[in-house]
Amino acid sequence: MALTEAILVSLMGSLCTGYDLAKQFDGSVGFFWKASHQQIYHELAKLEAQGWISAQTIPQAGRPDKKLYRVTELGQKQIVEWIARPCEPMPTKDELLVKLRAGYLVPRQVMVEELERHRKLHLKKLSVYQDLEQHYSQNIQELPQDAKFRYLVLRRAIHYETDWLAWYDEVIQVLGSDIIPY
Amino acid sequence: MALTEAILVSLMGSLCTGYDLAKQFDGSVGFFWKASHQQIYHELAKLEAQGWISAQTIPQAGRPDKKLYRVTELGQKQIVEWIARPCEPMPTKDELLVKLRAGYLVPRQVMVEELERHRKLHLKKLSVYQDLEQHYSQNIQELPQDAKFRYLVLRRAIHYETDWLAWYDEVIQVLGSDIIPY
DNA sequence: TCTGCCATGTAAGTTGTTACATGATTAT
DNA sequence: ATAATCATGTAACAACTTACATGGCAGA
Repeated sequence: MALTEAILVSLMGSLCTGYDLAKQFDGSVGFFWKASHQQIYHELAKLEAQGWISAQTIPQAGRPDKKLYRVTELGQKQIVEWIARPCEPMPTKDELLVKLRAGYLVPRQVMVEELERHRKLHLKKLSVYQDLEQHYSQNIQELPQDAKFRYLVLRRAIHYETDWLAWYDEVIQVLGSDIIPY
Repeated sequence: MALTEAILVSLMGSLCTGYDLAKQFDGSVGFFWKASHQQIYHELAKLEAQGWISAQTIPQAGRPDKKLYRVTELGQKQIVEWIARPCEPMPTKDELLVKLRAGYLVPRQVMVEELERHRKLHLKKLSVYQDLEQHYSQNIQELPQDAKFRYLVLRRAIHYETDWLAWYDEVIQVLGSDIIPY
């Protein structure tokens, strides 16, 4: 399971709580792996039991004690081995495309409006990613190694959203210039 | 759950078995929704119990009886309502990108080789999709409605694979032209 | 002879989702 | 006042994966 590894990778070189990780998974990490806080807490407990991460408990008043996690040497060894093992491309699942496949069953306008709504959501995500991109230097080769790899992942996010937008334009144009309105 | 709808959409206007559907999900339908044969048989049983599809059993010798399914009027009504209901973009999950994020932990060559292997897999898929594209007429507006929508989904598949390839080239170039070999 | 195609499923286990639960502090 | 942030979890359910099970027939 890659949630294990996604957590380990996010935790590498930093000291954070389940709550912090949940926020990361909801933000920039979320581009390549999504997880709810329940899943994350569950996985952190398992990882600690296995000794791949260790926790330091910070007592707090009025709210649950904070648990600061870090990757152990064993955890680091496991993640390096995992990266070196080949993997297969992930299967695609897309509800909107299932709908589009049978788009002839609903009035043309219904489908086009849903496509336009999604187009706007992708546009929003793209602008978030482009803002993040600006924090990197012009010359990628000058970046520290870890930042360089984070940048390449961000480039994937930008490619992905940009490509969705190009497709939306194509589809909306085809459906819009159609004579038959249903 | 969209597996229900993916099956219904694939079954629309055709008469087929779970086995046929499994093959479709392994082929062209698989671009936008993946499902194993176990999942499909399970879902078909549920859909039949709900009355969204109906089966006609064809007795066979030496192998299990064949069950030919078709969408009922109720099923068709449900699918039309489902298409008209808005949905959210699907979350991305990508193991290779999790690995790349921590790519600085392994020798540069290991990461580049894995990227190149994946690049080839995407190239292969693209060529399959491009072959399918050739079966459609030059003028999209002349296509029957159902074929037009299938074509637009296929265009998404082509966009998707083409965009991955562009990104791979970018990434491999960045990692290849690096002075630091680790 | 062995692989692949046809055709259906069961069972066990893992992963992921949704709902529930607590409760102080800080910002609008 | 009300919502958001911080901070952790449990429990029930739904979805998905992996392994197992049967067995004939066609083609390399």
